[in-house]
Amino acid sequence: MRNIVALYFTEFMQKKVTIYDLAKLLNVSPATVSRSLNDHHSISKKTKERILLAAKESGYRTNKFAANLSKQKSNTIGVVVPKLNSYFMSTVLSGIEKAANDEGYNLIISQSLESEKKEKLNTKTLYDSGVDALMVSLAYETTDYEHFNIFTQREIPLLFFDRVFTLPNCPTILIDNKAAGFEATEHLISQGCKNLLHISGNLKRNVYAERLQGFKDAMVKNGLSFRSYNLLETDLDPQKIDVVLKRIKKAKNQIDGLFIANDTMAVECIKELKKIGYKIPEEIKIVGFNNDPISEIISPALTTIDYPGYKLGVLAGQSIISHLNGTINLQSAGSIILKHRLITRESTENK
Amino acid sequence: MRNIVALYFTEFMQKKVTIYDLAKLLNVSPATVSRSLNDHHSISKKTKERILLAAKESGYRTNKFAANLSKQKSNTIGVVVPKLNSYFMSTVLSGIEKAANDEGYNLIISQSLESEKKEKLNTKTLYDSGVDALMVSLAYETTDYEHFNIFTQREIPLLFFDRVFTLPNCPTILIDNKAAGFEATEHLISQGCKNLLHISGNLKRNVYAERLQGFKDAMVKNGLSFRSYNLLETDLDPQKIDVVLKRIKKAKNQIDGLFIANDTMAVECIKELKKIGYKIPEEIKIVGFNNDPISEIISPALTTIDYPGYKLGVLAGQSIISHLNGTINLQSAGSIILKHRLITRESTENK
DNA sequence: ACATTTTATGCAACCGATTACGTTAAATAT
DNA sequence: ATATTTAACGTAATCGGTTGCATAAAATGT
Repeated sequence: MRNIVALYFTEFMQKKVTIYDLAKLLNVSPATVSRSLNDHHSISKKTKERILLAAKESGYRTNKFAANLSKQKSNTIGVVVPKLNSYFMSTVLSGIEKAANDEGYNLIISQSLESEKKEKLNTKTLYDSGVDALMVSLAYETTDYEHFNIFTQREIPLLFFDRVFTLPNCPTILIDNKAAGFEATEHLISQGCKNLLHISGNLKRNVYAERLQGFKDAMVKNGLSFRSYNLLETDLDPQKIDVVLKRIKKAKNQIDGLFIANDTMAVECIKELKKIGYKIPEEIKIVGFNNDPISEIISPALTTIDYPGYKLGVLAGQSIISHLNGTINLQSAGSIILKHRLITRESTENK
Repeated sequence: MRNIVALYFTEFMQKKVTIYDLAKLLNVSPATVSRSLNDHHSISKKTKERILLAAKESGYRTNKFAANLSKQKSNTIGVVVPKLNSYFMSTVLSGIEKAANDEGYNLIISQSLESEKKEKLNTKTLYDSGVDALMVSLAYETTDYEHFNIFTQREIPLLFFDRVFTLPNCPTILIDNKAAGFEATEHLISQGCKNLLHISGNLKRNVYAERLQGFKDAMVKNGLSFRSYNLLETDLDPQKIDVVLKRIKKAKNQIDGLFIANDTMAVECIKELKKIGYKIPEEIKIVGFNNDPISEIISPALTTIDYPGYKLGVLAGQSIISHLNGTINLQSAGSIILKHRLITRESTENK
């Protein structure tokens, strides 16, 4: 057998082997070959083995294009994220990739770069590419969600993570941002802060809106009233740190507690505040968000909220795949909330 | 016109529209529809417009599976990286994605997690998925390169970046690691260091081997002889920092200059050395590699080599795409070397 | 020994686009 | 007025699997 097959398909043969080639070689029909390769029950063990052997020896590889066309399924999951290159996001993606890879799924990743327009384009492209499911973390700008309609209409599973939006039948995976914001803020208060400022991201996004809500709730609960000067909405771009500094410098009552919506920005703040002579934590205490590696490196080390990105990624990947496999029904899941954790470090220590 | 089409394909229509549907509707052949959609010259402007309009109004979208099968091309580029979640790699990927997206290509990204086995699997999967080109940064473990043969045999463009391997007709994109290692080391020497230690990564990988070579060359050129105790080969896992510390503590001649193959490890070193009382830069000067954000945050700030990851990604993406488009011929390119830059900071200052 | 079910396989119609080749009618050439 | 291009479109094969239905052979039942 080996000889015949080897003779027929030499190692240096350029042309691809198809099921028709195998069928001809083994005197069976293409259907039988296809069924054997897919381990269909109605093929005898004997011929199955013959075919599998020949397939292996000939270096046969199924043509995904053809299989996809016929099955209308691509074994591919699309992902749209705002930016690939942030610690948090790359960690999440790493988790998603792990889950997808373990289950034999491919991942098509694209970034919106915080632009609604690009998000729409990417979403369409992924639809056209025939992804079996789509996972999205929304761009800053996005206010309109029609580009997701094709997916819901055609019943292609759609899942939001971190920066989510509630659409009917679209599960979401994230942490309880409100609770996290609450804890962060109460921690500041418990350390003696009276004049708080929250540096928020774009409030159109749930994550920032909810962190703010937690911030407000904690203030109110502790007898501090929330005023507009307790909030600064930004796009969290470290380049634009000046706006933040100006706000801090010009505050009527010297600000003594900062809750910043992500670590990158918080670290930048620490750096700049130190430069202009602020003592941290003595004069200002700071809490960040995400637990990026830099938060531990900066001096003083940054108190922050641990957001389990890798876990989120793995879970998100597994969820959507088990939904595709019919194992679980995501629609009914609604949303999955991961555990977060306040990590206290030097930046909020009482000395 | 609008009415007819709208009537025919209502917005809520579930079934997908094909060129056959359009053909029937407009009383033309499917071929004409296909040609119109692809702006073929041999179709009159009038019918082209009719068809394009109907296509738009019916919400027609070309079925990529079918198009791919017929054209034997997927408009997709595969990427295999060791790990998604490192600052450097996610920055590179961001650049690749940018380039790919701008040219209408999709990106399938997978991670080998430093395992040769996984790298092989991923490579095969990407081949099966019919990627038009493959971009690879090698895993630590990889010593065998047969899994890339299918690509070279079938003339699917293959490009290595950063962790490269020289295969015939496979271009590479990276920096001059030897020169960078040389500069880093000479900088240490110029700052007065006499007893150097290089913490290297896996020497099977070009990047580490070449950095080491630069290290050696700089020593020799400056009258220091290179001995085995000047080198510690590691897997650059910050968890295993103890091995490094032990080596430093037990050195016969107190080490006064460290060249570490990446910033993550270098930062970990600074942290730990500070803990056990070493003064940096007074007693030990340290140079890292990559210019990760943490390198600027750590105190003392880390002298390092700037590796332009984003640029590398964009360039790599553009190169392979213009090769696919036939604009340039990559085979002849051989390799592209990006400029690096030594950034001196506190960790090597002379006080 | 004959009827019925089971097992194993083949036939042929899809999936939806692309494209070489053929055809017709109109435009241009001689 | 006839020959020759050219423009515009149609026919049908092709890309390589998948799968419902048909069929023949083998196994089981009565």
